[in-house]
Formats: sequence, structure tokens, C-alpha cells
Amino acid sequence: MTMSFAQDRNANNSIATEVAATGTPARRRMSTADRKRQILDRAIQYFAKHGIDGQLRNLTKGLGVTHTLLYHYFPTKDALIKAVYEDVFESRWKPEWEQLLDDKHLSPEEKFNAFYIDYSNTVLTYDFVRILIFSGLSDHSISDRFFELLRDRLLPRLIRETRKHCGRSTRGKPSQRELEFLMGLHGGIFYIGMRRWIYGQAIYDSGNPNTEQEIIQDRIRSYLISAKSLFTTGTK
Amino acid sequence: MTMSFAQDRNANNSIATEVAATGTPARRRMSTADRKRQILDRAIQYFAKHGIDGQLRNLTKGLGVTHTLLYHYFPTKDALIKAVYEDVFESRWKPEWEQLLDDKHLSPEEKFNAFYIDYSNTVLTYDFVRILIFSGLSDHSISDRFFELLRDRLLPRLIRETRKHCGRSTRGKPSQRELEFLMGLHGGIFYIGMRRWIYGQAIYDSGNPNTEQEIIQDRIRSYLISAKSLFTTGTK
DNA sequence: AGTCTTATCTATCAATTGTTCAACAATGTA
DNA sequence: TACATTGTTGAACAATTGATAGATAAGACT
Repeated sequence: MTMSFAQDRNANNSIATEVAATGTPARRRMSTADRKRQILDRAIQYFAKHGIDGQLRNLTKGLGVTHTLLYHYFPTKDALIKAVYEDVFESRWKPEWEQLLDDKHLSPEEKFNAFYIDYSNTVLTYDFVRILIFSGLSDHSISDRFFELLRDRLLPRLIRETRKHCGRSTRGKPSQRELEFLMGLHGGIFYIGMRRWIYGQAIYDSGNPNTEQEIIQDRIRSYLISAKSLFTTGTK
Repeated sequence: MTMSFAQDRNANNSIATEVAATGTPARRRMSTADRKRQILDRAIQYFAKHGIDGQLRNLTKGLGVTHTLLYHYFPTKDALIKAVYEDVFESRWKPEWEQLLDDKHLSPEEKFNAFYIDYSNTVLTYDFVRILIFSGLSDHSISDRFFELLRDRLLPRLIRETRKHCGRSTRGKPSQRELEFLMGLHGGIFYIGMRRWIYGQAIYDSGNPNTEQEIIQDRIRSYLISAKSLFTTGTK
């Protein structure tokens, strides 16, 4: 039994066990769709960790595949990165959020709570937070798209609910001051993800899964309470 | 008058005008200390913009100096980066902040306002925000040092002032819930810098320099108002 | 079993980039 | 003016890295 050079190299890969056991050539073919999906998933993880300057050779290392195979599925590294961006950002936006905020049967506070808890579970993810920030650091053109959704679809609804909670008229365009006050809440919540996934801080004991919800609820309550006192009396 | 090749290259540099005018060789010598400082300042700007993966050749381009000159002042690229980190983080921390927060003659709200306005002017800078985040993304070991200062010197004082404002005893270690509530305020304020320097968003019309202060004051007022209602009554 | 498609690999290239080093020259000093 | 010091440069190296292309072989179909 003569081991070829190629087989020796493959002994480092994920399918190494079978190779070592059977001596069968390790090369496996996957369907185009499956492999592409697999590569994309790996690329998301990899670029989220190392940034878009990460090397393709390392990216494919854990995949048991040569880096040149990428070029069979993506014409260039930039194309792969673009695919990563689109997959991450496009796939995570939930249209239900808008419906939830338009629901007739919920109080403003219930809406804020339900929305931000789901939002933070969806968006405050390793991949999402880091890729969003990598994107912002290098070329806003991608992260801009996400903030466009935020600005057009979410913030106006959240302002409307804030006004309802304060007993004010929901007509009229949101003022700068209202928006900035809301961004205080929003940014504070996003900061949870920053601390966890950028700075590597353990926010609270992971034994208690309710804690994050309680934190967010505290902040929402605070936001609504003080919105009343900031915006209803004749302050400024 | 024969222009050498070297002079032609220097025509792109900052001392180009004099060269073109006089024909004098462009090479200038600076004192070690001055040049080192100049390089470091440029490196801060450059790495803040392009991240630590930026190329040394481009970094020195605007300096009118070859990239190899860096090695006369810093043994390696990593050493330069380390110097950048230390300069940015070490130099910006103001011990006065702690004194301010310990001042006997100011109300908690006055302290919060004075502190956060100065803090945001110092820290919510292009260099600082971006380098802090680049550092966090690649290797927390640097950004950790900053958060250590925050956690040890600032947060306890801010919690103490919060308690004073609520009329509670300032004895006893800050609870997780109090800390997280404070981090909501803090993160919301840092998020202003994120939006501006990472996502490239214009926060408000730059015509009015007071706006940012007012935004921060709104949020502080909100924080203090609702701290009272969250932590003084028998909530939870 | 034979054949075709194409997923995958090996070899290689060219550009980039951190780093080294000997030569050059600007400035101070005797 | 001559000399010594050292800031500064230019050429070159080696490793890295994105990209190309022809060879190889896995799997489908007959």
C-alpha cells in the first residue's frame, strides 16, 4: 500500500479519520449548492473573527479543502466578502418586527420589550456585531444599508410608540431631540453586543438566562418613564 | 539644473514645494525626538483609518520619508503599533475626572453632566474610538487596560453619585443591576462616537455645537430620573 | 464497464509587504 | 575646511497571498 503525497496532506483535514482508517482517497465531492453554502457559512465565521483581511488559505483550512476551490464558487475574494455581507445582513432582518410594532393590541411598553428582546437575540450575535463593525470600519457602503432599514422602518415606529406612551399626538415628523433620545436607548442595547463580542467581556453570569432580558427591560422602562417627563412638560 | 530621480520622487511629498522652487536636495534631518513624535502622530492617524493591517509604505507616504526610516525609530511594525496603542490610551485618561466626581460642592447631576461632556470630548474622537475598536477586534489585551480604568476608577464613583441622587446609602458594593443600568447610559453615549466615526453618520447639524451637550444632558437626566423610580421603590 | 461532467487538487505566478543593510548626505564640531 | 555622527535612502530579500490553469478523479448516467 503506497500512500501518495496528496493523501499525506489530507491527513490534517476534517475527513482525516476516514482516510487514516481506510486508506481511501479523501477527496469528496459535494453538490454545488451544498459546498457553496458550506463555504459561505465558514467564511462568515472566519471573516467575523479575523476581519476581511483574513487569508483564504486559512479560511479553507478547517474545511478540508484547498483555498483554490473557493475560486470555483466565487470569482474573487471580494465577491466572497460581498456574499458574506449580503447573507449576514439580508437574512437577519425580520419583517415581523414591523408588524409587531404596528400591533393594535399591545401597549407601547409591551412592544418595546418584545421587539428589543427579539432584536437583541437576532442582532447581538458574534457574526453580526463583528461583521457590521468590520464593514463600518472599512467601507460604510454595506453597513449603511442596515442603518437605512433601521431609520426607515424601525425608528419612526418606535418614536410613534414613545409618543403614544407619553399621551402625545403621533402626528408630525420625529424631532432630532426625540430621535437622539431614542438612540440613547438603542445604542445602549447595542453596546451590550459590543462589550461581549468586541471587547470580550462577560456581561453577567451566564447561569441566568433571564438577566439580559431584565437588563433590557430596565432600560426600556427607564426610557419610557423619562420620555414622559422630558417631552410632556414644557421642557425646552 | 539636473533633477535626480530621487528628487522626482520627492515631488509627491510634503516638502515638494521647496524642492521644485529651489532645486535644493529635499532630504531634511530632524532631531530624533521630533521625528519620532512625527512618525507616531502619523501612525496614530494612519492606523486609526486603515487598521493595523495598513502598510508601512503608505503610512510614510504623506510624511515625505521612506518606509525604511521607521526601522530607525521602531524595531518592528508591532513595536510601532504598541507605541500607538500606548500613546492613545495612556495619554487620554484624565485623572481630573476622578477628582471631579469626588468634589464635595457639586450635585450628582452636575457631576454627571460635567464628567460626561468632558469625557465625550476626550474619548469620542476619531483616533480613539477607531483604535479602541480595532484593538478590541484583534486582541483585547490592549482595550482591556482602558476598561480596567473605567471599571476601577469611574464606575464605582458614578454608582455612588447615582445612589446619592436617589437618597440611598452609598455603602455596599454596586449590584449587577445597578452597573448594567449605568452601562446603558455609558454605552448610549459611546454609541454617539460609534455612529460618527465607525458608521460615518452625521449625528446632527454641525452648525450647532451645543446640540451634543444637550443630547448628553437629556440622557443623564433620564438616567437619574428613572434610577430613582427603579431603585428606590420596592421594584424587584 | 465505459464515458462524460465537473468538483477538486497541484503547481505556479505576480504582486504585496515586513525587514535588512550598506551607502549616502545633512548637520554639528574642531 | 575637514571630520565625525547619524538621520535617511535605495536596493534587495523572503515570506505571504490572491489568482490562474491544467491535471486528476468522484460520481452520474447509459
